[in-house]
Formats: sequence, C-alpha cells, structure tokens
Amino acid sequence: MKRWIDDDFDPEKIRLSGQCFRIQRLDERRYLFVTGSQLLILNICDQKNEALCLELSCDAGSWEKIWRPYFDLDRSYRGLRAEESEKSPFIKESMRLGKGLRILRQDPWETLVSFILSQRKSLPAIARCVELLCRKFGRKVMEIPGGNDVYTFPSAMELLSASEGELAACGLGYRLPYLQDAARRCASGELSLESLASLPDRDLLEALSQVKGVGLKVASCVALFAYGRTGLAPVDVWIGRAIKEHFAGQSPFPAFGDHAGIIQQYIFYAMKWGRPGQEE
DNA sequence: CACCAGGTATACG
DNA sequence: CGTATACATGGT
Repeated sequence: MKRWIDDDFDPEKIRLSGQCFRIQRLDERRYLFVTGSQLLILNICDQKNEALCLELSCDAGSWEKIWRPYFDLDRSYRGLRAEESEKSPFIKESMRLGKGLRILRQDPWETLVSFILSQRKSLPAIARCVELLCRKFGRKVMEIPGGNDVYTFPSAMELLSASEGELAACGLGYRLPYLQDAARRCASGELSLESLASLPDRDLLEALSQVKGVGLKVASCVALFAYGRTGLAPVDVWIGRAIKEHFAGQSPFPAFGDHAGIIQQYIFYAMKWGRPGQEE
C-alpha cells in the first residue's frame, strides 16, 4: 500500500529523536516501527517537491486507526515551523535542523517503562535495555532471517512474573525496583494507564508521579510521547543546557503554549545532533 | 581509565 | 521552599 505525505517527515530524525527506542533502520529508505503488537515497515519510495510517497506494509484500516495517529499526521509541522520559528533565532535554527521530526503517539505502558529506565542512561544504553526486555519477556511478532527477530514490548503482567535475576540481566541497575513498582501498580489495576487519558495535564503528571522512580521529567515525557500532551516540555540535561546557554537561564516554553513540547523536541534534537562531535 | 548519560529519592537546612 | 549526594551500568 502507498500513501503520499505532504508535510515534514523524516524517519531517520524521528529514530534519533530520543522519544522511541525501538525504531530500526533497515537500509537507507526502509524503517521498521513497532507499537503494541503492531509492526510497520515503511519505505520511502518517491519524492516530489516537498511531498513524500511511503510504501507501507500495513492495510488501509490499520494505517488510519493506528499509524496515522502514531505519527501525528493530522498536525502540520510545516505550518508549525512557519508559525513559531520567528520567536527566537535559536529556535528557528533548531527547527531548520530538526525539520522532519514528529511527536509520536506511543503506547503508554511501553513509554512509561522506557523513560523509567532512561534516567542517567545514554540513548544507546536505553535502546539496549529495552531490546533485552522485549527479547526475554515479549512475544515474537516477526521472524527475521538475519537473526534479530522482532518482539512485542512485554506487558505489566509479563514483567511482573519475571524473575529478578532475569530482569537484572537486562542492565536495569538501580531502576529494577522502579520497574517492579510500575508493573505491580499497572497489573493490579491500582493504576490504569488507559483511564489517565481523560485527565487534565496537571492530574496526569501527578498520577504518573505516584510510581516510584517517576519524577517530573519522566512523567512529562510519558505525557508528551504517549498521551500527546504537547503543551508540556520535559526538561532534561540537554534542554537545561539550552536554557542556560541560549535563553539566559529563563525557560522559553511558556511563550509557546500548546506547542511547547514540540518546540522542546526540536531543541533537544538540535542540542544533541546539531553540532559536530556528537555522532553515535 | 575517567567521565557522562533524556533523573529521582532522600536527607538535610 | 532550595541544595547536596548516592545510585548501577554501559558507551565513549
């Protein structure tokens, strides 16, 4: 199946954007995405002017129901760049560098666990950790002759019933009890990630913060990358550095209202990849 | 081999 | 409120 997209869309930048740790680059034009038990192989097969043609492994139904929301395709990132880039030269440059980024709408459980694990870890270390969890405790969804088959992200129940030794072997470090607390709350029903979707930002952050190991930054990442709360801008070391170096220590995000989280993503990408010496 | 990584909990003033 | 420190492990 093929679909044309007439907006910013760069799977390589999305892969490197630090919001999802399971995107695979298969070759120059083909990427593999996984969410829940769904899997998508995306191939950039044509390009005219500013529009891209994507060849997709899914059918029309799951494209509309799953992947269109996943890629936030009903929002114009091109329009957003035009609208917001004049507010600051640094943001304008960040948006130029990050053109093609999108905020993904990911599965809340996978996002919560991934960002619990993310604290004081590099992007490759997080990806490794997540991949080990999937391989050990997830279900296989696709065979790949090369060796690295694709697995689902394990459910709360699947992680709860795993032994401590096997979990520890995934490189969780001191985050192991944090993951166990999250799994216990979600598996027992004490915390229903699905029902949090109806809460306002403030209550959503508070509910997520009940989980041990979840502070404001991790809660904000889950709110932004799983619940689409684009008004929230997570502040990590890179964003903190940007605020200090480019905004005289004062957060620029209040000026961007409901776009703050998206602006934050462009800045994160620019800080991490925008200058030489940051290859990974 | 130092140093850092998409931070948080805890213990202090 | 604010600041200081420990925390496990992997990548560079």
